[in-house]
Amino acid sequence: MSKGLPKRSEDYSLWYNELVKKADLAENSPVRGCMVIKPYGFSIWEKMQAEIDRMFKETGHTNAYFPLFIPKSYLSKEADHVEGFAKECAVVTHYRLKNDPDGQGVVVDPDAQLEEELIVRPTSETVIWNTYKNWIQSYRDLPILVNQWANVVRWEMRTRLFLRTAEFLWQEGHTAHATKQEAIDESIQMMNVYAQFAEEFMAVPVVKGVKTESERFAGALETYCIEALMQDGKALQAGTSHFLGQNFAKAFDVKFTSKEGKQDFVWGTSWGVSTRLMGALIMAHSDDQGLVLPPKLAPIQVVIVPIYKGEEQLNAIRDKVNELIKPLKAAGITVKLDDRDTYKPGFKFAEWELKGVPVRFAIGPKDMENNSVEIARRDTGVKETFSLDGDLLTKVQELLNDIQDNIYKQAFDFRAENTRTADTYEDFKSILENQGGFVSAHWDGTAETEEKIKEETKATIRCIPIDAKDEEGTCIFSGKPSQRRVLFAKAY
RNA sequence: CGGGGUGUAGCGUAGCCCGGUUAUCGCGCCUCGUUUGGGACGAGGAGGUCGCAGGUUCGAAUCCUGCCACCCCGACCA
Repeated sequence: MSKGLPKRSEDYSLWYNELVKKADLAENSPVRGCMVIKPYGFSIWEKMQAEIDRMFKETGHTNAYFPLFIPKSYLSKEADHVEGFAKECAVVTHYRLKNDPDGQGVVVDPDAQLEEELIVRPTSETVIWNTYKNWIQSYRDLPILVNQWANVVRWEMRTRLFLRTAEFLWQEGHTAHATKQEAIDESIQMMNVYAQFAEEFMAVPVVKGVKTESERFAGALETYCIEALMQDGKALQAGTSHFLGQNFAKAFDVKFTSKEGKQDFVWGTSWGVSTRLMGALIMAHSDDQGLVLPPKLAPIQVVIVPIYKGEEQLNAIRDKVNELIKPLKAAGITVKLDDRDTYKPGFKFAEWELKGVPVRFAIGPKDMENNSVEIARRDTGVKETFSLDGDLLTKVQELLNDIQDNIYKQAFDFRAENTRTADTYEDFKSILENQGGFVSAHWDGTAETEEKIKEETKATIRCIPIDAKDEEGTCIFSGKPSQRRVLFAKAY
């Protein structure tokens, strides 16, 4: 473990990359654009998954699994969909290798070409709707509320650990409904689930909104999203939920007979969040010392560093610690005693700070004598000596709750300070150039204006916020009338 | 896929322009000892097809040609 992390203020992007690697979250793999998620990073992802999955189950969804491969012809059945994804698909053309006749190693066996090529799924709407066709005949078969946890592949040109990788892990929900309204309600519900997860567990405040037509999911009629603001002032799309209308039902001929005996196409939704959430989590809270994890997602909530000379002292501390942590463990708090003899306390402090553990105890001879423990919190760095005559469990629970609330508040305040309104194009450009963050501005509603603004400023419309109030105004770019403000930002 | 750059030990690097003993230094790693309340210190040790292939030369990390990989800037993007 090498010392030190680059400073956020000097090179944010380098800071992020180094943090991901040094905190043992993930590293680059031998495969271009694909990452290895390391055990510590994966255990954070698992905690996210557990909560999200629980929320899905609570809203009536069940998990299933569909194949990794999609026949090429399926992808082309929905016109917008194929256009959106074609350029980033990995394709399987052969099913066998053979020894290279001209040398060493193996080559593709030309005799083993697939009759129909298979696409490695970039998303699963097509296989799933093809399957739903067989599952749905009657209104009695609806709704179908299915989610899958899976990996997908999108052959991106430029990749960054967690934020954009060629292969990533995610969940994708795919639901089918008898009515339009029910499908719309479902997609809004799932956006709300994502927002709730982001805010309550990740401690990341998000803006709920809808995408403009040009940012909409390929094949959707409406894309609902949650947008978060990172510490460098760039926005990150953290989750999307799509109202698909009857597009995929029509493409895959999925019809049902209603109560009244009429045939109609099924209404659909799909929604997903990915390992990109890890990127959001890292960039929302962490500092120059390393990761700062919200207690609700931290794989280790309390780490204990013993300070001792010799085996005898260590054993005494160990006994003391085992007694101390019983009630904590019983209350479901994850505690780790770092009794590695090969590292000194200072090293351990730095390492656990780098890894973002919310609460740290240090117990040494002085504490043993005074029946106390030193408690340090990761978010503020504040240390205090706590007398063990007090109730340690209550203390720790309060501390964990307080840290969770505090980092949310910090992120919330940061976003508030970095959300500005612009009424002229000059102001707009100046804010983006000098300050970054979200810019709330009037837009005339055309894709042309959106595109030109993007070309000139690199900022895109992140969303039309759900809670945007009606407000008469004029587009900052074209001067045409506008009914409400939309949210612009430079984005990841 | 366009424009630029870089490949030397697990990581980061010096040497390359101007060819010449045993390829430099730091971190990390291993052993022993002393240490342990904020990233310890000393001594010893291991580790290299100098990206790959070919060429020039008495001699190539260094010069030439080709290839490969990665990084940065564009275009594309959950």
